Amino acid sequence: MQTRFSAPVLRTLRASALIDERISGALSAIHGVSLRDVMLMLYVRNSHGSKLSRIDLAKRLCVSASTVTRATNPLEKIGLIARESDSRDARLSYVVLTKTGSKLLKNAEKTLEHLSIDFLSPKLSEKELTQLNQLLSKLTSDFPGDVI
Amino acid sequence: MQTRFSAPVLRTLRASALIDERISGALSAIHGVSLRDVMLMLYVRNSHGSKLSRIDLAKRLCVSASTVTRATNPLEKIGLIARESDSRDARLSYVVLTKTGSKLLKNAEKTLEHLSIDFLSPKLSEKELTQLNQLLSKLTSDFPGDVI
DNA sequence: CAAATATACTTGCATGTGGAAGTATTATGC
DNA sequence: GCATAATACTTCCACATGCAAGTATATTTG
Repeated sequence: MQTRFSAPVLRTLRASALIDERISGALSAIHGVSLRDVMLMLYVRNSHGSKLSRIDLAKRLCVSASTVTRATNPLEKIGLIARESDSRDARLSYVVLTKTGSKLLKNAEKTLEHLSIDFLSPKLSEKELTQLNQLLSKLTSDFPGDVI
Repeated sequence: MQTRFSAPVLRTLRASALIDERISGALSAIHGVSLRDVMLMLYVRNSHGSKLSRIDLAKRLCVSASTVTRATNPLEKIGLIARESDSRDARLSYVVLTKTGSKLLKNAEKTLEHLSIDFLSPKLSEKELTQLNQLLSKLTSDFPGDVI
């Protein structure tokens, strides 16, 4: 059975599941937001204009529009994100970070960095990490936005 | 903000979500089983003795024991997997592949390979694919079992 | 410019998931 | 060897998710 191409695909899924398990719990215990919430906020902060429509968020997170609606509602309630309307298109409601949200995101990033160090440093060298990062970047190159 | 270690972590999650979106639907449409079902069966086939307890399956898939129970039940009903009990420990119920299951798995692997080629070949060279595969393998090296 | 179509959400409904509790069986401690 | 603890599930319950349907707004078409 030929498995040259499916091997990295399956290993990515496996690695993702493992990372999620190791990191997600700690992150939400410390900052009160899930790893997905952090990624949502990262996509917003790293987007052009630091705002993103709910539809564009759904595309970037690979989830349905309804999931974005239900994910952003509680974040808005606790004051981490806010709504911004478009002057030309009343259908759009952008997600933007509040000051509180930006601060929390910075702290969450620090925690994420520590957790990532714990997880990765025993397994990969600095050089390998850079390689892996570049390869994964290429893998999602045909995809809008970036999480970094 | 220092992000050397968290970058590959976030990119792995991003890549995984994208892969899942691109591949999962096609796979289940063709073979009637989800990508997770395929991974479950791959873990079983690649394990020592080609059988795996439900608990060990849960660890490999990074899901709860109850999810394994509910994932294996329908696979058992449609005859892709079967139960095997342990002569020394009556608590254990191993998951094994049936002949039908093995056949379906082989076909699903072929489909997965084709889908992976479509997804990866425009983005990464053969050499890069090998590199990526090795790096991801190291990343999950402290984790039992393998999907390949 | 009016009708049809497309887009951006939002909500209801059916399904999937984890955690806690329950059951059965095995291992441990004294 | 008997009580206690641990393990391997399984089931119940609360919550998350995708899909379909609904609403509002914008674009296209004749």
